Amino acid sequence: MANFGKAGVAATITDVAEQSGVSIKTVSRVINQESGVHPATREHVLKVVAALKYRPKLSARSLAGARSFLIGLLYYDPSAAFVGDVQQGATLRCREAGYHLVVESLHNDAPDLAQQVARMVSALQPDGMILTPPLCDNPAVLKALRENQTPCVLMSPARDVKGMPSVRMDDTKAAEEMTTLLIGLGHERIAFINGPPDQAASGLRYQGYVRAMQSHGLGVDPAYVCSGDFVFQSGVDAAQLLLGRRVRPTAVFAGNDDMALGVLAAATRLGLAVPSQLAIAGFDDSPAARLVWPALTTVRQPKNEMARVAVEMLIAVNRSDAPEVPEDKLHRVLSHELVVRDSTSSPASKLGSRAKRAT
Amino acid sequence: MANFGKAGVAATITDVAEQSGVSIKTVSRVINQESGVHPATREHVLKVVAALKYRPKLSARSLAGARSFLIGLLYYDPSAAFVGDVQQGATLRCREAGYHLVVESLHNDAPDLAQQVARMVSALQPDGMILTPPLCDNPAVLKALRENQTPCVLMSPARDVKGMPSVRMDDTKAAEEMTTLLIGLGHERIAFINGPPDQAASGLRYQGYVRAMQSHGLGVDPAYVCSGDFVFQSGVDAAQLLLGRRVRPTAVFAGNDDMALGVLAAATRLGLAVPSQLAIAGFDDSPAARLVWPALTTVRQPKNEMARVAVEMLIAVNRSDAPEVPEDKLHRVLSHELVVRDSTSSPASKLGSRAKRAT
DNA sequence: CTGAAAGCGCTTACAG
DNA sequence: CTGAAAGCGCTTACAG
Repeated sequence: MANFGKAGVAATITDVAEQSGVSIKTVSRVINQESGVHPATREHVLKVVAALKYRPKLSARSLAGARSFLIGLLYYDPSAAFVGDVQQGATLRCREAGYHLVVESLHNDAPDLAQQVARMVSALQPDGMILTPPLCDNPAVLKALRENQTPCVLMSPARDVKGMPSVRMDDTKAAEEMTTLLIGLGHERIAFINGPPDQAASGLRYQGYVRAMQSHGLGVDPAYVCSGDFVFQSGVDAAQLLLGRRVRPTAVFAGNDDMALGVLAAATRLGLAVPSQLAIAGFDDSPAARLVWPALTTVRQPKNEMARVAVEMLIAVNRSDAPEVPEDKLHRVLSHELVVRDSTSSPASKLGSRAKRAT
Repeated sequence: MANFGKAGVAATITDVAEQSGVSIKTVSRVINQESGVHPATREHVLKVVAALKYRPKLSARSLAGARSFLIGLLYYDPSAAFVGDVQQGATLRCREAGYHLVVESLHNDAPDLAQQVARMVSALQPDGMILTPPLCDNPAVLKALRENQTPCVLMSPARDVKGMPSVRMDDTKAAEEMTTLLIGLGHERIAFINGPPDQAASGLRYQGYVRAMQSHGLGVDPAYVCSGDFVFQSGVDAAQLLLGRRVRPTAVFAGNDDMALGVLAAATRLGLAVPSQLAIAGFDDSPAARLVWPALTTVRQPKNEMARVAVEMLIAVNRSDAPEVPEDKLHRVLSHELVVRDSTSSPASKLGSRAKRAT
């Protein structure tokens, strides 16, 4: 005899079927929201499901069917502010859809990376994978996933791969907007601190800076362009270089927040007033951006939203009626946001004109 | 006929058994490292496993057996620096043991929290759950988990629950050590910024401060004790209060890093030199602690290690031969570390004596 | 609109 | 030390 709500023993589909007086197939139809079930039957089954607190077990569904209701999130650098928001958006969207998020931290340069990925997907059989940088640009990872026929979505990949879904923001446009904002405040000597050449975002952001400077007739002075590596200390170093120039820049736009914080630290140490003597802007809206004084002006990536869209795409792919997605719908670009805080203002030399504009 | 390594089709236990000339039961024994298999047989099976790239599917193991090889991590505040490190330690330990980490972000005050948890565990059937604050102190969560008979480990709970495993550090001792460090540097007027009363860490850390002050005959001046809420702004506010006193403190020990960063911001804005005019110490070693100038002296929680231990405990519980764990072994306390950076030094008034000590 | 049968890939409980 | 049988709780493919 079946278990009708005994304490400590979870109900199964058989319990629900017996209690409802229908076959397990019909219960299955109701659970999976399939069409072609008499409304009255459906309602009745649903009542029994609630009464018995029946919850289908993922392992059984996964073993019998084509879906595991598991989505994987692969990341490399856990300290990256990026991951936190992405994960948050992903878990919430997953829960809404009855999916669960499995996370795995991998070393981008591990020699057995492909094997680790292969092992994971064949054990877990996830319905899809979300890849964050730099893993989304790692050929070994992509190959392993392809071989195991696991659908995936690339988050902010260096370049789009044909046929492979991706979600990103427009780094170049955002950097152009931030630079234009500084120009609008009256800055002309705007320095830029670039990220490492092997990260796609570096080049894209630099391009945006260049584009804005040129389109406003300011040109790019090589003396005002430094190279960094997206790490705090490189921002400090770059700032020391820049602030040691005979003619100082009045604003520094750093390729990411960590470097911008380095600039802020260096400026503070030198006794420069930020933003009046030196305006500083970053990129990422990392948690630390609001934990300093003055709070950092920066670019907010729609990480949460990007993650939700990624989950969405993966769920869609797994539906039996999934239509072919045309190439141009495969690569989503979400809109960013400039977050103007206290580290930017007009240069001291133009404070008068700024006051005028404010009134 | 079975599949001997056909492309695109994953090998099953049957494939391995046929190819090895043994029964699936024997393959199962080898996979699960059970004793009582002839060494030669084991070796041969292992070779076939490798050749066929056989990887047992979690869903099948979970459905047939008592283990799911899934461990859940429940957290509330994703921005909490806490979660990142915990997760990192947990995923790595999980991978080593062939487990996988499923993460879920929950609102601590959601009305249907218990149901959300119940739904998750009955669908996923995880072998265990790791609960981070404040969820580990939430009765609704604990009740739901108990009812579903899911083993769990509490990370830094407000108080230990009898029979329920926990992992923590000694907040009081760490705070006492940090205060003693400041006293050793020559500080006597040491202010403390407390966290919110509903968070266990607040009281524990405050106690450590009090203990150190009293044991050094300094006593606790109520004028130097502020209440905050573990958020940046409350650190700014407290600092403004403290630095407005006729006789200023020479050091501020904040109950966490975010508030310490608020103190740093306020001090910087007021033109106070840190650390010479004001020493600042925090607690947590959050990522931002090293992204400011001067870099923050703080307490490093062994989060990574705590997570590994938590996973360890959960895996142990699930082994069939799991022995009863005595109550005193159920609550692990791991050792912390004082991270002395640049935001602390002797007070300006005693710099001479400090220089003496340094030589 | 509904159901009976087979089977997913493993582990359990038992037998030898 | 090894294996045959049953079964975990679902979905699939088919029939009516």
